[in-house]
Amino acid sequence: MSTQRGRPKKYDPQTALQAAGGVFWAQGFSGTSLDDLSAAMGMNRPSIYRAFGDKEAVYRLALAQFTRQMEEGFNHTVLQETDFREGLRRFYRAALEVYSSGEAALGCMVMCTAPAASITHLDVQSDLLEVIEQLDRRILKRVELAVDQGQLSAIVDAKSLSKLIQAVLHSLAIRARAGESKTSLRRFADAAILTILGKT
Amino acid sequence: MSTQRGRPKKYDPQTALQAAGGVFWAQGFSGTSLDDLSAAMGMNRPSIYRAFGDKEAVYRLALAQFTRQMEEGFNHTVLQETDFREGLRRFYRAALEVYSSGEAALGCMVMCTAPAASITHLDVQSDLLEVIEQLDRRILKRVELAVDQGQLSAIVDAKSLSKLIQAVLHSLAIRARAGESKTSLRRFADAAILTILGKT
DNA sequence: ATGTATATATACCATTTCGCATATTATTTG
DNA sequence: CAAATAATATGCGAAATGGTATATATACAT
Repeated sequence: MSTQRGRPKKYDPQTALQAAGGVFWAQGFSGTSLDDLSAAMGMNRPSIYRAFGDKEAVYRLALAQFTRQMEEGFNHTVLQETDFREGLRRFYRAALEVYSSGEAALGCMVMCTAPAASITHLDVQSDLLEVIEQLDRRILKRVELAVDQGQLSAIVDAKSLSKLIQAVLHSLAIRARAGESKTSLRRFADAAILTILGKT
Repeated sequence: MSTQRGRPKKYDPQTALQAAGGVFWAQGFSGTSLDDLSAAMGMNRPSIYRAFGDKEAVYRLALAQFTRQMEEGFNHTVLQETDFREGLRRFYRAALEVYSSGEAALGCMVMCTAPAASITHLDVQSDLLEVIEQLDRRILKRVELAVDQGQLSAIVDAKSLSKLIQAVLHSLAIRARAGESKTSLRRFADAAILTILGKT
């Protein structure tokens, strides 16, 4: 409750993390130096250390922030739309806007940078797995609802179907980062929905 | 034609590259130092430089070698099997053996390490895109053959279907690296084929 | 054997990198 | 106003990094 003591922070934690995330997103974990972070965050190294911990801690916090934003996108599309197909279509579109925005298309921060670091930094691997499984669970829930509502017919296996839906996202992420055009990716996403969920 | 002059190489280029690839595969491009390479390849840095060029050149050569091996796997499964579904199933299995072999599952060297480096090293981005598009083309060819032979019915769009087939591979690669079990991934792969290509 | 070609081995260099120890500044509390 | 608190700023230092210059070793050709 006490009003803040001592010298006031010059930075906003959220914005600083966002800036750090931007660098990590483009350069990956080990491709990014503390100096890079310092410049982007507008904080000098000791301040970063005090505020967030070491390089790996900053990276993981930035990952979490990115994930949170993507989850919001999921809520605003898949979960809000009554028709599952249409909600999914909007979700893929929204993801593509993130993946292919700005100058260079960076793809998904998690899928395109975390795997490279995940073998030598096991905490990052845990984060990566958790993100994937969490999304599996959330998609599955919505798939099961769609089945109950008769929106999906004759499903092989709801769990595998959910993973397949996420697989498209993985591919969009990588392909965006590889340089495929947004229009090409949109076409792919739309067609994938048709093939996966049937044409009805 | 002349027999080799000068001091003979102590290393075999193929094996040396394979060793380099192993390190890059686990640690990624920027996570790997020249000293790491030197130790793994059994060559000191100047020799590496003379033989293959700088760090990026070594990485790209290792990528190419890895890609070649995966392409052979594709030939021995998808292309050799008369039934497309069965060939695809065998291909996914073979890929999983690569992705999840050894102590730690490393996933696909291309999909799990190249994206991280692709923004700052544009040649790597080109390699990545080329690998993806090349596989798209090869799958597409086989899909079209299957359609001609009546093995596939009522396809939305052969190109998108091919991309979807590769999407499953991308996801397997990432999920393996994230730590998902081989059996879980096998189950997913099998179910994905059913969903994508129909149950007939 | 001698010179030429090719490879390896040693040592070095400039820079970067991470992390921290030590000031210094700003704000609140007593 | 002084003490306490909490942040920023400066600068140091050991190690790692990418790359190269120089020296040495090993083979073939004549």
